Amino acid sequence: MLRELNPLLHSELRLAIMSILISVESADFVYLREQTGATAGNLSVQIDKLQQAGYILVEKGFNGKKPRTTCSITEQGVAAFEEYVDALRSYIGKGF
Amino acid sequence: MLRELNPLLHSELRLAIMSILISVESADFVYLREQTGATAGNLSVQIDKLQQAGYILVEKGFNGKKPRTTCSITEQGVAAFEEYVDALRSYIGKGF
DNA sequence: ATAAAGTAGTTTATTTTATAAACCAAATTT
DNA sequence: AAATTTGGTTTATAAAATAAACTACTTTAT
Repeated sequence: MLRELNPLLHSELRLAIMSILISVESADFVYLREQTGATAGNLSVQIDKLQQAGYILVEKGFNGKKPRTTCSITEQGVAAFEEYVDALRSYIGKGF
Repeated sequence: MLRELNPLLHSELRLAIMSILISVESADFVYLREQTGATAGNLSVQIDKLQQAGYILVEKGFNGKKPRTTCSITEQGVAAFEEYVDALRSYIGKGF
């Protein structure tokens, strides 16, 4: 009946990050901050958790002289996201 | 782009409660506990929060000699649930 | 009749999570 | 060269979720 919701994805900010990354090849820290409206600290922490779980890939490089953190979703991340969405359906019905 | 998710509803257990109550005229505490698999303590707390918010109506009566708590969703609750579901679409709606 | 166990919850304490505030290093602007 | 901005991380605090303990009966067994 009611499926379990992956707690790592059932968080507004982490879900937002995944939602953005799933529809884009990659996105950098600044873009994610702008799109989500999150504070840098919160974003940093949540990106870390998603990376820890293997849901996203985080690459640190430079854009000229400025540091640049680029994130992209992994296969595992896509799978987890899809499963989460599927589980959600059991709560909110056929509306999707 | 990404809508805000009502934090009161963005909780697995509270969402489960609302999800059940929206499709049923009323449900008692025991039924909700069975369907959600939650502990009584957790359920009690979350029911309280939903009631506090005016999303559900809680009636305490007796079933013979046993206490019986019956819950039903309010109009306000239905509206909030629908808005939450709608907001969710902004996260999972594209490509799904 | 009474002790033990079960039911239906609530209250309180603990753990976990989310968020914000403070900080750092380098780059840019004034 | 001092102040500000950029791109973050770390640490502290607030909020939430969960579990454990407790209350107030009722039912069952002795």
